[in-house]
Amino acid sequence: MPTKANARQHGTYENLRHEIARQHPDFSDRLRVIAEFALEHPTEMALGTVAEVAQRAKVQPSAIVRFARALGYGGFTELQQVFRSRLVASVPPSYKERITGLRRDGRFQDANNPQAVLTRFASEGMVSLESLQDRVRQADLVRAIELLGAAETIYVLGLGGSFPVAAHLTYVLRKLGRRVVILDGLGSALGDQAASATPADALVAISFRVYNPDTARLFPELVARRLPAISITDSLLSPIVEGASVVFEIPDMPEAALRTMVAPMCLAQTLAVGLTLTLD
Amino acid sequence: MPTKANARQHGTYENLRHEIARQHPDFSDRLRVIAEFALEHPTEMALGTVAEVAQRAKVQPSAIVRFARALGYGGFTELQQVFRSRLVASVPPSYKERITGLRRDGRFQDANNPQAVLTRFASEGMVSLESLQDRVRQADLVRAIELLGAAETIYVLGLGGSFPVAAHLTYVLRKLGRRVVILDGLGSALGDQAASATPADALVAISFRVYNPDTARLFPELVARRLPAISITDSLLSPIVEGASVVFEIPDMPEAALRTMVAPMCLAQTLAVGLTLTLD
DNA sequence: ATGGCCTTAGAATAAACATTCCACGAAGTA
DNA sequence: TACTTCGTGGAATGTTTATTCTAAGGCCAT
Repeated sequence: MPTKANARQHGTYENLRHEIARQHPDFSDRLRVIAEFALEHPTEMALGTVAEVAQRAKVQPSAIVRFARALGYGGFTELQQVFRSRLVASVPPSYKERITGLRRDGRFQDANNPQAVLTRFASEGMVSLESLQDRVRQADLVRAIELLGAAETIYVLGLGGSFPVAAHLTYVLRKLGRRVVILDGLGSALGDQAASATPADALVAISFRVYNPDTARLFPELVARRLPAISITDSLLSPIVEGASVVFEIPDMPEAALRTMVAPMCLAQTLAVGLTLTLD
Repeated sequence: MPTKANARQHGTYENLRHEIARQHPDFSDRLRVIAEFALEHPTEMALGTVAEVAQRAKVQPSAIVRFARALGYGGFTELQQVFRSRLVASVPPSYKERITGLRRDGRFQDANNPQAVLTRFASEGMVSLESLQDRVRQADLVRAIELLGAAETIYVLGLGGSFPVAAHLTYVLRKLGRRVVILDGLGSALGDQAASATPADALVAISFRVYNPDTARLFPELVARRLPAISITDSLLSPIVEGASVVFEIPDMPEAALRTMVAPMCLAQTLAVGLTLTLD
């Protein structure tokens, strides 16, 4: 009779692995076969149906269900959830683990504590920087820098919540000796500010949901005038994607409390600095 | 074009993403809703049942199936396979190792490679966020939030390189319903913009070396008029320290290639959000 | 040997599921 | 206004899927 230690906490994949390993010697023949299969093919356990898993493990479907019950689960479906959690944990890089880690530490606990808020934003910022490194492709970076390098004047378009990024990019580019026009809509002269842009120039557009209407309006006009465009946005459905020469997609973190601008800021700065380095 | 044209091969997740984005404008209402949901929640698309996905996307199950067919698949099940492939593709992340690995080996040094620049800035940003969590004292946060909460109008002063931080803070505070005046010196009217500030208001000043002369000039004037001041700066010797009610000191990293604004941005956002939380 | 007990295979069953169908309604056209 | 087309919601449908049940097989102690 296999010991049923119910003190075990269901849920985490690692716990399940150890539990399977622990009970393994006590299992019956079939159950042991399944236990080994489960540890070696966690992905198939996560995605397959009972029949598929049974076939791959060369046992009967009913044996799979018995296996799940022997581990204390109500059935295969419940067990499968644990294997699926492993998949979802690994895909959006590590932020989930990191944040749940913080949550476990207690540092995250009450949102009414200002320090907890700081910890949260800082953590989200770090994670977004981390994923930025993963997502941005070298080729896009090179292409964007080429466009900027060839431009006589660089136009920067970022309104609403994205304006700080535009301001930062403008500041750095000017410090580095570039000719830059920031399209800030001052005096409601947004269109006029960009009136003299030509295909010999370049545009950097920054926009995140909710997309600023003026940005959405001006961007297509500018690309229609054959202005090469570099877009920094959060989705391929954003209004500044179509017609852009290079698109940097920086998706929002699912559970971000409030959009953090750190990743776009960092990318903007990279473009500016990379520009001067490659021209040396 | 950001990526290669629509060579339409089913199977890979990235292709599917672009295909969805491409067809998005032509879709009907419901289909567009689903398209957006699919791009934003690929994990749920991979693991959920039709009914679950439909509920989360707030559409009918039949609409989900129609969506799959519109993309050329036989049904939801076929489409789901593609989303599942994304899950299995990303196996073991282990980021911390990878990043420290990057740092250790030479790829960090070669500054002429744009991707190296990105890696460098992102890493510096992460480090600065980490140290921000350590340095900022709970008491200072609480005090600063109290001051902001008591203020009738919040004045934000950040010029030159610090302007993006000021802009971001202003944006978030206004979104949260605060009355905010940003002292941006537009039309060289810096002094006039702050003329009506009273002790019932509050000032947030942001300045980093090299300190903007206008900031250095205006700040003492305002504190002399008994305006409570919160300073975000990099040194206790900065011109916005003396007379401030709360000082957040965020020292520059010794070898930062170029100042990264991520830590100040993060702190500013914390102040704004913390303000609303404590008032609930 | 043989009776008791546990395990197993496979069919039976019930639940969950994806998919289809149809009627309704809105938007466009003559 | 009347007619057509297309999009949509919701129930009906038929299929897939997990689970349960039962009879039979193997093992061991007596």
